[in-house]
Amino acid sequence: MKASQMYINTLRDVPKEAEIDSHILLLRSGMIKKMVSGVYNYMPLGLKVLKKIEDIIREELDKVGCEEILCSALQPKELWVESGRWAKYGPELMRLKDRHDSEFCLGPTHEEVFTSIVKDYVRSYKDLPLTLYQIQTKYRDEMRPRFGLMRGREFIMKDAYSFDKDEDGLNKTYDLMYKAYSNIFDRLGLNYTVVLADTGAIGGSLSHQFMALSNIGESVIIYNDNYAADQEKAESLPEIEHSLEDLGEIEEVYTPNISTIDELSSFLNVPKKKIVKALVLKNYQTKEIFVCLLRGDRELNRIKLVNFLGANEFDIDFASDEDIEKINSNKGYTGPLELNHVRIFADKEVPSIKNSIVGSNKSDYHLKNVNFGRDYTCEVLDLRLAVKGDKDIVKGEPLNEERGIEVGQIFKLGTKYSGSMKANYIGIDGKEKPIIMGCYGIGVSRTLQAIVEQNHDERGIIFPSNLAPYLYAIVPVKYKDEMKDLSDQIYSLLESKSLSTILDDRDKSIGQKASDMELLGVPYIIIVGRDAKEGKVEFKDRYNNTTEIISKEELLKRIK
RNA sequence: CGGAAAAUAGUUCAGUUUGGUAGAGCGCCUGGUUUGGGACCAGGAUGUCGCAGGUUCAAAUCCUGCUUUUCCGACCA
Repeated sequence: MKASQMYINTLRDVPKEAEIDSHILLLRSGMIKKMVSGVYNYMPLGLKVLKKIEDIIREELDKVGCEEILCSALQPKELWVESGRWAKYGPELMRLKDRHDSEFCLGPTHEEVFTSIVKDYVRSYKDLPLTLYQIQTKYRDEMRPRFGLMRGREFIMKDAYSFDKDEDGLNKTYDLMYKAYSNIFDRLGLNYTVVLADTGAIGGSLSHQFMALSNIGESVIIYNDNYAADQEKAESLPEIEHSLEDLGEIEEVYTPNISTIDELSSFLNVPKKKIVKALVLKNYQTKEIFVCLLRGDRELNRIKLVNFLGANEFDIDFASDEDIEKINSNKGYTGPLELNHVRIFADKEVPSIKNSIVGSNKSDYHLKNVNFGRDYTCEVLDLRLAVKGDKDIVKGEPLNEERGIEVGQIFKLGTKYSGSMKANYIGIDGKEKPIIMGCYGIGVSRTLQAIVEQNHDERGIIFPSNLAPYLYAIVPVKYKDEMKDLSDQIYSLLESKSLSTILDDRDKSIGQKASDMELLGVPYIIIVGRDAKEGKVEFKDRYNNTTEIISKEELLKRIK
């Protein structure tokens, strides 16, 4: 295509809304344009790339027997009430009313819709298995939209839902989808890793996330050769203290205005590992209050607590100062002894801490030599956030930490939706059974940004050749005389081979034209300049950052 | 939703402290000179200074309220 006819809206300045490279480049290249916070319009070049990503996804899913449909983003409240998620999903669900005051939501995901479609269709085990998917715009009223397409309030997602007659079938489908996802992300050229994941609001028994590795990623991956999980999910071996220390008598120590672990550790000159941290949390739905005990140097993994309680994630939060007083404690001085009306949980590491320091529940005092079992006891479970340096639960080897962008996630749902929505089938034994489901998402627009994040340099985007909006750009230094002739020749040759090409015929300086093509992510740039008389051009390869002067014939050989 | 910052031309920003004619670079238009990395010269167009109130002879500037945006935390594809 000729550049003079194209929408090429490149920006020289960095738009002030953007912070990270991929966001800046997507805006500067004119691929996307923001409408309001977290909502973007896709401009021609951006849409081209997006479509290429979508096509790869379609090809790989179709290959494993999925079929594409397209559902409405607008969903009636009734479906969500049926699955129980109208109440459970929280403020992130974009809710709206029509003129009759009927309630709707804009779908953040489509388990309900797909389940209701399939429930109408499937009568017998002979109709199963079945996997349907769609590529569609989703909505989520994010608290904080961020980083452009990375976390928008509107985003494009591929969501697939599988329907099987039994666990065995689900396992097979899940494995197929796992493989299809690997093929997709391989073909997209992403540097990614697959991790075990929490099932979150969607629910289910097993889940993997596909993470594009990047230091701007919002997820933390805990991994080594034996184990890889999202930090929310990650388990590690508890560090058990094997000390021969004798148990001391409980002693009160005066610790005025010392309410954090850091202060306490230096004030008493004891390692943080000797201190038991007590966090007071509340389920704001049920008004229940919990105290979580952790070793002083550890962080609480709230997801683990939420999952154990079977609560809604957004209902669990730190308790207020008044709540803390209600359980007979004092902010900054909470400890496991003499608490009222509260469930206490200890992380697995806590019982082995000998002669620990704990809060006394009254201001300005802590207790020394407090021992689990002798002085108090409570439910023990895995509550701590796994971090780098912990030992994995498979072979006990040290774990690493890395950041990742979550581009895909697959879930074994089981009967979570088919159960509540009564999506049943008649089995071979004539009995009615719930369909066994799986669901599989890919954040398509986010993936676009992840690709940009992983494929750029200081000059611009360097798209993989199968994703580039255009593979070649012909940039005449001046679009006239022999430069024009040679450019036109090369252009029609490339076009005749169906190689996507931009001919930059704009009346702009060479610097501007070349910079634009580099910014847009065109991998091969052919500059037609002073050597045009001899039929030679400059061939620039953005992948290995080389430029060569070659003849037209040599060029044709290269492009095959 | 907590904490912080910001909102002025298409865009990036100055001007606000100390109230008094609306500014610059880039971009855009016209003409010319240029043409190997966002070139130069001359001329030109472009504003609800986020919105609404208030103070004042006078408000981009001071006061109040609101809205929007960005960043940091808590949430997720």
